[in-house]
Formats: sequence, C-alpha cells, structure tokens
Amino acid sequence: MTEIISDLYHVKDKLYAAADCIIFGFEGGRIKLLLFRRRVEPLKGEWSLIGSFVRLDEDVSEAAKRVLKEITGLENVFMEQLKAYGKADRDPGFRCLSIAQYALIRINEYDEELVEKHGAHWFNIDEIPDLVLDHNQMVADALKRLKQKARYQPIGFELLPEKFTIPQLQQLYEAIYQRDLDSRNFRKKLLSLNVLIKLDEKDKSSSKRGAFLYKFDDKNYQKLLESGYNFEIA
Amino acid sequence: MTEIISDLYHVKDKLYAAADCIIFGFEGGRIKLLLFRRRVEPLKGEWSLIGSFVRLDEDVSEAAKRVLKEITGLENVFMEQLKAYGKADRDPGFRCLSIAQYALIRINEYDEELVEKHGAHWFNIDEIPDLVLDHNQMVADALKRLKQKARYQPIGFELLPEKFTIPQLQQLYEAIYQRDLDSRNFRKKLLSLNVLIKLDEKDKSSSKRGAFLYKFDDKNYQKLLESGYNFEIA
DNA sequence: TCAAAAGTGTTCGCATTACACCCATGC
DNA sequence: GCATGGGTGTAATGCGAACACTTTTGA
Repeated sequence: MTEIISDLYHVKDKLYAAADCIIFGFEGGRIKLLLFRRRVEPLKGEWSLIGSFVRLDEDVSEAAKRVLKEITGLENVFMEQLKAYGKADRDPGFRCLSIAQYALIRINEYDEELVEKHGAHWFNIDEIPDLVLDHNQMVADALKRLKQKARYQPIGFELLPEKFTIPQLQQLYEAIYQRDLDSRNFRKKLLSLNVLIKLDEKDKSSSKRGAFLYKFDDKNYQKLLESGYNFEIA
Repeated sequence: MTEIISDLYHVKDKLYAAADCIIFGFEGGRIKLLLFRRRVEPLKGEWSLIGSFVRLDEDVSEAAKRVLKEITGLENVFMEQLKAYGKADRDPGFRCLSIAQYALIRINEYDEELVEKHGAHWFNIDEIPDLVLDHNQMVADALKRLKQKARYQPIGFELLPEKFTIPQLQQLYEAIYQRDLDSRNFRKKLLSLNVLIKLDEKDKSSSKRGAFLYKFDDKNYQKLLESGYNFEIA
C-alpha cells in the first residue's frame, strides 16, 4: 500500500476511493473497536481505522473484505456498508472519498499474531482516541447504526463466540443499548423467538454455578426472517 | 457535462464518482419518481436517474444538490445519502462509483418548465421503466429506506404541500407502506403527536364537505426529537 | 335526496414492564 | 456456610388493532 500512496500522493487532479473498516468486537462485557497506527504520511503514527485504497478493478465491498482479511485473517464475517464520506476537504493530501463499512467479528476467532504484526489494538468504544481525518465521525455513525440495527435483527450474535450463555448475550445487548435490561424479561423474550439451541455444556468462567451454553439456530432464524418477523429485542 | 464525459470516457485508469439522485414526489395518492432520458453515450436515450459527476473540488452532497437544483429549481429540500454503489463493473464505460442520494420534494413547488427542458418525467413508483446501469436497484433500495425511515421520522411531511389535510397525509402513508390504514387510528395517533397545527381553511378539492387544512409544527417537532421520542407512525 | 368523503370513541387483546426469591457451586 | 452469579413466574399497565355511524354539502 505504501507504494501506491507514494506514487499517487502528489497527483491532485485525480479522485481516489478508500474502503475504511469499522471493526467491532465484544469482550468482557464491552464493545471494542480495532484500530491501528497509520503507516503512511500524512499523519503517520496517528490512530486510524483500517482501510485501503479501492483498486480500479475491485468492488468496494471486496476492498473492505481484503483489508479485513489482511489484518484479522477472517473471512465471511458480517460486514455492511455504512455510508460514503465525500467532503471535498476530508483528506488534506488529495481528493479521496471513503466508503465506510462496519464489520462484526468474534473476538476470540481473529488471528492475534496478524493483528499485532500490523500494529493494531482493540479499544473500548467509550475510550476511542482521536483518529485521523473524519474517522471519529465514522465510528460514531457506525455505533448509531449498530444500535438501530440491533433492534430489528439479531446481529448481536455475530459478535459472540459460537457457543455463548444467556448472561453473555444480555451483557452484549446492554453494551449496545447502553442501559440495563431485566434478566427475566430478556431471557423470556429471547427464548420465545426459538432461535437458540440449548446445549448440554456449561460455561463456568464467570460463576461457580455455571451458565448453560447456547448456540444460534440459523435455520429457525431464516424462517423467522422470511415470515417477515421483526425482532425488537429489548 | 457532455464535454466532461467526452474528455474522460476513454480514460480507463481513473476513478470517477457520480452523484445520482432518487427524487421522490407525491401526487394523486401515489408516490412518484423523477427520471430523465440519459443524454450521453453509452445508453443515450435510456431512462435514468438524474446525476452528475462529482467535481474534484466539491462535496458529494453538494454535487447532488447542484443536480437537483439544475433540474427542478429547488433548494433546501430534504436529501439524504442512501449508499454508495461500488461494483467494479457497474458502469461498462469506465470505473465509476455512484453515491446515491434520495430527495423528497413537494411536487407542487418544482419548476415545471425546467423539468421539461431537461426531458424529465414523473413516473409512478410501481411503473418504473428499465433504467440504465444499476439504477433500478438504487430505486428499490431507496424505497425500502423510505419505508423504514417513515416509521421513525415524519419525513412524509417533506412530500406534501405546506398546507395539507389529514386524509392527504393518510394517503401518503398508505402509499409508503403500501397498505390501508384505519382513519380513526391514524388521526388519533397523528394528532396526539402535537406536531400539526389546524388552520381555519378547508380544502374542498376532493370532497363536497371539505377537509380542514393543517400545517406542520416544526418547533414542536424539534422538541419531540430532542426528547428522544420515536414516531412510529402507523 | 343522495352520493361521497370527513370526522369521531370505545373495546379488546397482546406485549412490555416491573418486580423478588431460590438454586447451584467453589472457596 | 457464604458469597456469587444463574435461573425462574406473575400481575399490572399501556398501546396498537379492530370496529360503525353521523355529518356536511354539492350536484
């Protein structure tokens, strides 16, 4: 990427497009964001979202997937376009649109070595440092979208490991909505949707008694979606 | 614009960005879309959304406003970005991203002469012809967004004249949701929001008895929004 | 006088909310 | 045996959905 940029940096009569990824994770009851230190001038060394120029022969969504794979090793994760950022002066170097996309990843599955190699770090979403350009705005917009989206689609599952407990799931929704939920109502609602499969295992990592593990029932979820049902969790 | 395109058309190693506008109106109980015949090769003469290249020194949103003003004479209308369309092969001519934005306009206020001069026409949204490139997809996505958005924000008001009747407003929401609404419930709900100001005039264009005209109360609406209230009309 | 649209209240059922105690276990 | 988090049921409330008749007036 460095080569591309140094080639282009002084070309001011061209338009460029970047794919910037807002990568969310969830751990320890908190929503996290993966950031890294920008490796090119200007603003080298500043915290930044992870992104890349969109190549002329690749789809914008492909560019985002490519970046995500480069940094985390992950493929086939939930990713959706947030919006394009197109202020003429958003990048002081040259004219560059950014198409921001947000991804939800299972924080236990990513390739730690790869992430460290790229100088990336996970931040709690309420402790995000100043980022380059308009990246703080992108993060804020993505969080807003996440909240809104979570009301209607169980995207939260994308952030949990394959096997998870109900208290974990509740913590996740509490983190997304930024308010406490009643455990009885939450459990009742979730189980009534018939999209959870109870397993015979318990997770004892957070209590002596242990909590039953569940997994997500994709098949029933598909049925529910097709029936036009809207989730409205919490 | 023709000059710009003929200059650029054979330049295959550059990226371009277009701002395409999905312009909605409402008349006679039906939602309408403003389309025009593309005036440049390739696909000259085909129906198309109205758009323009984004100039290097202008914001993407400015480009959309510029186009809208050129065609309809209108400024300060509701306009929001839908999303960016970035498939590498979406435009057969050259690599061109499109940032689609949708606008809601009062169909009684636009400049008819200007619109005709540009060869534009209003279509009912259920009678949209085949459009160039991925424009049909954009329209479908915009309609989906409109439906979703209308549930939480009273954007419908943007499509009505300044003074409107409750039956008109109901027709509009019926057109957006594509289903009938109960007039008693609709009226009750709307009036309970306290964002309508009843006028002393009646509109007799659609009944002998006449229906009272209302206008929208921006001030109360702002208050409501600030209080975090969500509309959920219908 | 009649056709056509405007305007008006009440009831019912369901879904959300609020709320407090026992259970299992490791230390 | 006790501290810690996991798991459970019921009652009250509010909101959306369903539903039918009267009013006005131009033709």
